[in-house]
Amino acid sequence: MRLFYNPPSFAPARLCQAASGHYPQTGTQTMVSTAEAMERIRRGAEEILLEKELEERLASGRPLRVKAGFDPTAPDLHLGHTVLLNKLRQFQELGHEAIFLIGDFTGMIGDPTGKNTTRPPLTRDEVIENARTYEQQIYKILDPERTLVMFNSSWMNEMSAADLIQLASRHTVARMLERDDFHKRYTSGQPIAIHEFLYPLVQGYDSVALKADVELGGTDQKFNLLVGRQLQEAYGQRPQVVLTMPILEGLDGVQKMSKSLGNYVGIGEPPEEMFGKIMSISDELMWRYFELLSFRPISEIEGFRREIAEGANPRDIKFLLAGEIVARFHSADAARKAKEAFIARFQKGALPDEMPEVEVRATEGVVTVATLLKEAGLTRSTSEARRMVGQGAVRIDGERVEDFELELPAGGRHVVQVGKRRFARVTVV
RNA sequence: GGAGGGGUUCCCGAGUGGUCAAAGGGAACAGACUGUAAAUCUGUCGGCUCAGCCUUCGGAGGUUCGAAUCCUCCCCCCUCCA
Repeated sequence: MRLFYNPPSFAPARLCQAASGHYPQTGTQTMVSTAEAMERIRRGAEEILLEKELEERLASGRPLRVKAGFDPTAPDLHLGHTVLLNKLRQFQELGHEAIFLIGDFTGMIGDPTGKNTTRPPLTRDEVIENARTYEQQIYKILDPERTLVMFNSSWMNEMSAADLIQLASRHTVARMLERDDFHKRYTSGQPIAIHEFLYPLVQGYDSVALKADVELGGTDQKFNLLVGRQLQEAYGQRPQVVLTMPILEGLDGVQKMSKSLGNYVGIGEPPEEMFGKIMSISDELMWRYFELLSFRPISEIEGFRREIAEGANPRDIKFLLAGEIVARFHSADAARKAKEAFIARFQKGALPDEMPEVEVRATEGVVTVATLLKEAGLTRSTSEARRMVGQGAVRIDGERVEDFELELPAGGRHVVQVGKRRFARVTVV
């Protein structure tokens, strides 16, 4: 792996010692025909602009520089991010070079997200810290030997105000407003700060600085990616090929997967959590996940569809998906155990192996159930605790509790359960 | 700079003096059912020492027996004009 990280005012960072060797060597790096390469690259892709240009570059036999940009503020990757990483990996398997670009400079601008939130700028230490976290995570998918991790601050910090204005002169307000979210916000009366217009320009300029052959992004990035093409041309380069990938829906199956919406599966999550979350997706959404997250051949996935049509239980197919994902980020063994735990807990109603140990203080020798639940952190408030008891959600040592004023004496130790997922071993002191 | 519109509970959004802890939808949570933490149905959804009390409707004052609703000032957002 080669790592470029030398923005002028940063201390020399040594990020290289991060994971190496975790890369699963499933990729066959044999020479494949341009036609076959195109076929593989097309899989799952939303759009390739322009396919013909990509074909030409692939045919040249030269390793291509494939860029994908990532936000420095969100180092906790989730499955949504891996859609792009999977595609990068695919390019690597075909012999090309992945550029994992961390938009630390761009992070100071804050991507126009459709919400008028202004992000607080990150400190340099935070950026470095986040970059390290990225590195620990991405090599579960990417090949470290063919990955360049770069920071756009390294060239953007060099840029003068005059240079920036020069850059800004390459684009017009009208064209900026073509971007869907700008357009929507503008027409619906939402604010757009001027600095937000700079984001696509800077991102586009990154492609110029990197001489990117291909840039990958979500469909929501299409506009920015195309600005890159335009700017490369304006700076006398051959415009990059743009490849967009669909945005992965979150666990709700409706909104995109994101941490802030809480509908995500983090790739650093424990096996059981990951397994359970994937099992919670709807049967319908499962196919989408297979398409974008599984490394299984399309033909195999089609086979699953047939099996279900012939009466197989969708749950069992979902087990395969959950198992594959858990195995990728943990291990095959962890996946097997997670599945067993899932069956024990949700099909057979067993208690989890591990649950938090909590002490709750009794006043005058006793504590009421409502207070206990709140103090043990199982409910947010005593009001909620009362409601939960009212709804029959609370069990103590397996017995359903009917009365929230039930008093428990000090000295007892109980397994307390709220719903099917919240547990604690509570000692009354 | 001028004119106008607007800021409501996690989100969207109704509410224009008491019947408002505030409609409706979404999200979330719980129960039932099940083939799964799918789907479906039902319920809950500010807090508390909980048949009562306290805090909330951009902020600060004020009017009133009583304000999310009226008045004053301030902050923020948007539209049109310049």
